[in-house]
Amino acid sequence: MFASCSHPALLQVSLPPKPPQLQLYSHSPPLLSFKTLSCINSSFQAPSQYPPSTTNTTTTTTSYNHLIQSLCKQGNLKQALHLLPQEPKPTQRTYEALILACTHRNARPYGPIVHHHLIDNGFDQDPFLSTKLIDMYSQFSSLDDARDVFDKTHVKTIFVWNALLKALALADEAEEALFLFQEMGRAGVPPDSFTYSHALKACIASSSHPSLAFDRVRQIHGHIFRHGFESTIYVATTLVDCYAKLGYVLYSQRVFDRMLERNVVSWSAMIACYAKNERPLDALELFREMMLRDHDAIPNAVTMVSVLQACAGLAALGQGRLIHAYVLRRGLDSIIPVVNALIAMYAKCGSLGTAYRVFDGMNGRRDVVSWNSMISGYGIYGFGVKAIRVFEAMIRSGTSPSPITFVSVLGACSHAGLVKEGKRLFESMVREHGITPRSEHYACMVDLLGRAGRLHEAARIIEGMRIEPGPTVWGSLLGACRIHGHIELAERACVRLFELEPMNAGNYVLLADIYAEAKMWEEVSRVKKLLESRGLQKVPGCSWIEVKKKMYSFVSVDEMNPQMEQLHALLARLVKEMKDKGYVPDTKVVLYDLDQEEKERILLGHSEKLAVAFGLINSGGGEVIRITKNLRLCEDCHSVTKFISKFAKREILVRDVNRFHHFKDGVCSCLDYW
DNA sequence: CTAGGGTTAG
Repeated sequence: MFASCSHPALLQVSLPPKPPQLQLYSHSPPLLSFKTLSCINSSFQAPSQYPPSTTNTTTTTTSYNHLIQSLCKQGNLKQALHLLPQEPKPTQRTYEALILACTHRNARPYGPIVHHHLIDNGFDQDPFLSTKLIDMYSQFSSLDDARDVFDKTHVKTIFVWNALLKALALADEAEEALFLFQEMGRAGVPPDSFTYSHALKACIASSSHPSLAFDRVRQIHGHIFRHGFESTIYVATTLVDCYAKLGYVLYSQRVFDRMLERNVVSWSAMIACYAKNERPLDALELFREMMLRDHDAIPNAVTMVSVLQACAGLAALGQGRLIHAYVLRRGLDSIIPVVNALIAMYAKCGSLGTAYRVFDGMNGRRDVVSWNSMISGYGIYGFGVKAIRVFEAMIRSGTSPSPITFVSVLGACSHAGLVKEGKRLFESMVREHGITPRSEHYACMVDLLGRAGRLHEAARIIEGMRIEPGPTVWGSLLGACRIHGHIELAERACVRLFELEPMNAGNYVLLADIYAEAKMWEEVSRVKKLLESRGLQKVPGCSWIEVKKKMYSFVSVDEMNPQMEQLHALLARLVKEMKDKGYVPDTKVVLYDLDQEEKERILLGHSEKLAVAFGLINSGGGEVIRITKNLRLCEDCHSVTKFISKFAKREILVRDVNRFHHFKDGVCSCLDYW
């Protein structure tokens, strides 16, 4: 029925210049009556605030207005505007429909027309319409117009204030928004839960300096607490989200725990908080708790996206599959972000084939993110050429690439050592796709060149940057220095890194690594002291493996693991066998100045080797052993795993922080380039 | 009559 509604004869009448359309309508018998049209329009509401005086015209006014509203709902703005009659007058509802249609369809050119029309008809002081207008201009990102509407509305209801506050917060105008918030206080308008939500969002907008953002959130939080809004579900949820986005998991937790009442959104916000802040296990546990304890909170698409993200973080393929089944059962697979999250989950859980099948199944319903997910999927497996093919298919399909597309495809080139292709893509990003390179893109290029050993070329890229190089750029350079043992450039990178992110322990460790490899032990201990003096410590290596839907994790020194002795024995046996075949332990990765034997012992305790041994013992012969590690794979573990894959005739798939290593028959898919 | 949670990269 709705489909036929775009074809009724009366709507097909083409519009001559300034025609008496109204006449046309009343003279040609309509296929669909006004009444029918109104009924189709689900949110039909009765007019009106300004009823015409005579009963005779009432029908006409109402009918015209209904028709305009219906047209708006269908997005036929042009025709709706043509219908705006001089007499009888449009009502508040009519304008509301028109403004909403402009906002919703992002119809920039029509907005001001409606606005002027409404002013001409004396609605310029209507606070309700002002609210909608502010929303509309905010959608068009014309903040000046939004502010203008605000200024000219004399009777400022709280809605009007909140609308402008929201507009400023959405536009990342933190200072302006917070100023408005204070202004509200001065004007004696008591904030409501909307006000607080928007003000909190505005604080996040100032996250160019995260500690400033945090201070602001805390200040508003205090305000909220004092005015008794902390347990208001919307406000509390926003607080949880704000602290989560700034990385303060404990603060989110505290607000969440104190909530008197929760709904799906609050649960989802907390789950997302864990998923985003590297606490995937907590995310899954909270999801379980929600399912068990709160039967009124039915997980929706948004919830599932975070849950899938958590599965991806853990590389929990078994869990991920269960969640996928649930998604299908609930019909949530019609929601594109959910499907995108599925693609990413399968790719990160070591099931690239399934990721591709899901992607393939989207056929025609893909958005940029779907493409990006698939590209980065191929990238982390080292399939650079395939990633480029997908990128090209994306362009052919008419989807315009986003900045993230290039981070993904350049990353893929980098993992695969495709220097020439990477350079070409970087060029095309700027020239053909008009994307200004950001720090991340330079970081990709530095990584691409640096990994390939072209360190000076990489350094020149940094020198040629027209924006301030972010920590990722220097980090890439440092990483390359680690691979190729370049002390001077590493020191240069660290000067900047220690200043830009003094609390990132990884940088200190990398530098110490580089010194250790050059046997510069004094420098090693100097860096270690610096690390400790800042209250930091080396992130311990950790590896985990999923066996029969349960997770087993390993760290190098672990007296709690009942199988430890067995694991060590197995490894010792394997290593002995490997030494006979020419394996030489790569002790340069040990950061201490110890004797050879001691170093070898430390090497054997690396968590990844333990996980491999555990996998060998506890999984069936035909299965692929899938292991995940929180750091980069060390050279020694890499060569040992190659040996094991051959001796034990087992495929081993290891995901480290950056990418996958697929070991088979003594060879790794990265071809020792990583 | 407005509002709170989400997808891709590093």
